Amino acid sequence: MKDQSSKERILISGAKLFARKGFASVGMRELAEDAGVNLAMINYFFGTKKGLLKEILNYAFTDYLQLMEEELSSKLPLDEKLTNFIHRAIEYIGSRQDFMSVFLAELPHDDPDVIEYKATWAKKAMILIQENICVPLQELYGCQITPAAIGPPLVSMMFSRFLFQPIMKEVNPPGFAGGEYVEQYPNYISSMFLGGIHNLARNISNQQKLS
Amino acid sequence: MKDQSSKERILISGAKLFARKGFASVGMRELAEDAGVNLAMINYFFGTKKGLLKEILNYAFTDYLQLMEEELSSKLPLDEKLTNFIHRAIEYIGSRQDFMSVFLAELPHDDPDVIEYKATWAKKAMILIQENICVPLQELYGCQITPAAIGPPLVSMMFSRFLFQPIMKEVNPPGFAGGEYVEQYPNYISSMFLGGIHNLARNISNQQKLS
Amino acid sequence: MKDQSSKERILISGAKLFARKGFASVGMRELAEDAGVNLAMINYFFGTKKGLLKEILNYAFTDYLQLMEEELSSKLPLDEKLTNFIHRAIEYIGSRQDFMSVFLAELPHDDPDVIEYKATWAKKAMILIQENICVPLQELYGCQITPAAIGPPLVSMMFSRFLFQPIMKEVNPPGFAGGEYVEQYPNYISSMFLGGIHNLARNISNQQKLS
Amino acid sequence: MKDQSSKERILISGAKLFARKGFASVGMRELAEDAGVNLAMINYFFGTKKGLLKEILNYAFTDYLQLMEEELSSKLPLDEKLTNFIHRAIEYIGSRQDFMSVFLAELPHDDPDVIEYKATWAKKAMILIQENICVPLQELYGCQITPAAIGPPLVSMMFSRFLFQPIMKEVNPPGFAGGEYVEQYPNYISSMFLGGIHNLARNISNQQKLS
DNA sequence: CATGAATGAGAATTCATTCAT
DNA sequence: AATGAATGAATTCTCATTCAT
Repeated sequence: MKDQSSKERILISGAKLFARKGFASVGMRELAEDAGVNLAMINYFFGTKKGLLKEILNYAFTDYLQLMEEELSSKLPLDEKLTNFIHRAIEYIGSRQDFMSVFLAELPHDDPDVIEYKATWAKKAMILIQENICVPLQELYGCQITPAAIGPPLVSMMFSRFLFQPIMKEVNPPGFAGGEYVEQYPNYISSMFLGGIHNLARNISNQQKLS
Repeated sequence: MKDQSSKERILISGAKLFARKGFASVGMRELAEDAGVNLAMINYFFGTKKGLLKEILNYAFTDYLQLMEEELSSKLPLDEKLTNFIHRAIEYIGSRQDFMSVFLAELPHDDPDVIEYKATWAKKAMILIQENICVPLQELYGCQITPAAIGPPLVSMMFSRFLFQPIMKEVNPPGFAGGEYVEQYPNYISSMFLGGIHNLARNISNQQKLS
Repeated sequence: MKDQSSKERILISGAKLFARKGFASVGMRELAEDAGVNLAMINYFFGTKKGLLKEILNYAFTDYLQLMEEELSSKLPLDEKLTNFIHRAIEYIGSRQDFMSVFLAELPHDDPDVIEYKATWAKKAMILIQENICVPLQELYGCQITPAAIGPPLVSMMFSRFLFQPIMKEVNPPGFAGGEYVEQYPNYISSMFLGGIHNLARNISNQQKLS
Repeated sequence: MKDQSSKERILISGAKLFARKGFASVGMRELAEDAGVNLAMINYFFGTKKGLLKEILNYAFTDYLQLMEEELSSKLPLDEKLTNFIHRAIEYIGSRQDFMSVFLAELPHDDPDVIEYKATWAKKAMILIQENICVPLQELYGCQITPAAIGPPLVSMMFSRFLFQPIMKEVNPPGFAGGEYVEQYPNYISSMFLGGIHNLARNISNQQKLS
């Protein structure tokens, strides 16, 4: 690990520890030790602890947003491009698991500072979902669906494996151990999501015709 | 709030603050003040801060598990009983939002103590899902699906509204504000989930026939 | 233990725990639990924690002082009565080890309250030593010895076995294990003490003749 | 006192206060104030309060053990080298009274951590006593004496002046006040100890011949 | 006598941050 | 860029004690 710069090592250790123990539970001493860096360097590079958090969120989310844009704005048919997106997204989440987990783990904590920071990304994501998922669905089924009904469930589903990982290791339900579950996971999610939104659009469509 | 016992007030304040700011970010002083209780009473009743957390988790999850058992083991057709379950579950989550959020919010923080505590419940939930969702799907489509592919996504989806709430308030995407989204939310989720698992089962079934 | 009164149980538990962990390290909760008594009862019976300490010291020392008086003021020859005293004293210390240890363990701590309490006994003991040991020695050797040169070393020697017990168990020097050491211990101490004071008196006597 | 480093000042204040009031009765605030140091520095340098205790014990005992080794392993006749040792030891104890008192004062408190710590030193001391006191006595009198019968009484006797100091000030027996007692104290102890062990060896020797 | 709740002060320890070097 | 000392506030938790029942 010594071949990376101090700043990089702090970022990596920060992501790892924040993801694993939660932002508030991680001490700067612990962080400094894990990164093999003098305590004062963290403040030197990132100003404050929250500054480090923001840079971690930033680091993870800019790439993710770009990935989202690339796949969702492709000209492929809806189902195909969604499948591609989900596969790449899950792969990306897996490769940057620590960085991405920080995003989700701190989701429900309404620190105003961080909320605003995350909202700027969520806003961009919402627009992408609106234009590349909701609009095509409307064209197919003739119904309006708010992206708020699509985005959060999608993100939650993709993350659920990582979110529940520590518990699932304990529970170990049938068919969980062995590599197949992990390997098939992107297929599971894309199948569920595609079946899910089409059924949702159909139902809303029927509902709106009735009223 | 003074008509409740000290212990009850601590439980309620604890759930509220833990859900809102995360377990580690909540100080005992803050908690005591919010509950209108002397600081030392928290330790008096619950031993440690973590003891309070466990009792909150317990409080929330025993009722939820009973609800799950009632609805899932009914003799109604699969889709109908799942719809009923999701509606009641989301309603319950909403009414005990604070308590339930603590469960999810602290999910990725791998404190061994708490992990084990939550695993005992997850184990029971997994069995219910296996017997009441996976087995019926197998009878319909002739395929085996691990409950690990069903449970976590389902829970995550149902929770996603509450998980993303603080961010969504900031983003405010089209169709989010106004009561309709909240009102329709259980329908959205049950539509998506039902469409999702049927599509998943179909795909797995096809895949298994090919191989 | 339930056949004793609550007050007695508190005294016994107090002596045990104070001797073992030191007065300041023992909490009232711990004490109450060890005695099988409600926390508030300790204050009810003894007023304060220090009140309990005083009663423990009192309990142990009144008997000890009486024993001292009985043996030292006997009309036997010096060596014989000292041997008898040391044997009985060590036996008594052994039987009330906890109570007596509290006395020694808190010796160097200069809490003014307790100092005064212990000083009243020490004063009486000093007078007994002066009259029954120093005076006879003066008659034998023609020299003046302050009881301050006799009392503290004597008490310390008799206690040394109990004082060093926890360490000696660890060290386990040759000839320590097995019952012989414990059995012979009173003989060791009385031999050493008698040889000691006679030699001391001789030396002082010689010294005083020279000057 | 400001010409010493913070760490040194903490060590000195710690020894002073622990000796005077007992380890458990000394608060860190009190300690920090006495040392003229910020409260957090104690943990910064020593980790925990117990860490400070260990370093104090260490500080005192390494020198003492060296002194013991130097004097006891000299080639002088037994009585002479013992007299030298006792004089130097008492002088050393007096000069480091605080540090040494902590050793004795915390003796009976059976904290496993500290017990073990002290046992390592006691072990070394026992070997020195065995080889340099017990063996010569055996050569003189033809009897075996366990060092457990020699070491603890010797240490206790040498310490007794310091142990009983606060009480003796109150009692003030005849011949105590004035400098003579303090000045003669090493002579008292060496006279008593020498007379003691020779008498002990004689008695054991006789006893063993009879049986 | 006995109990469980309550209290405020104080315990040790850790916190994020700063600064001189 | 890096370090070690230092700081003051805040952390969780325990303390001895009190009191109404």
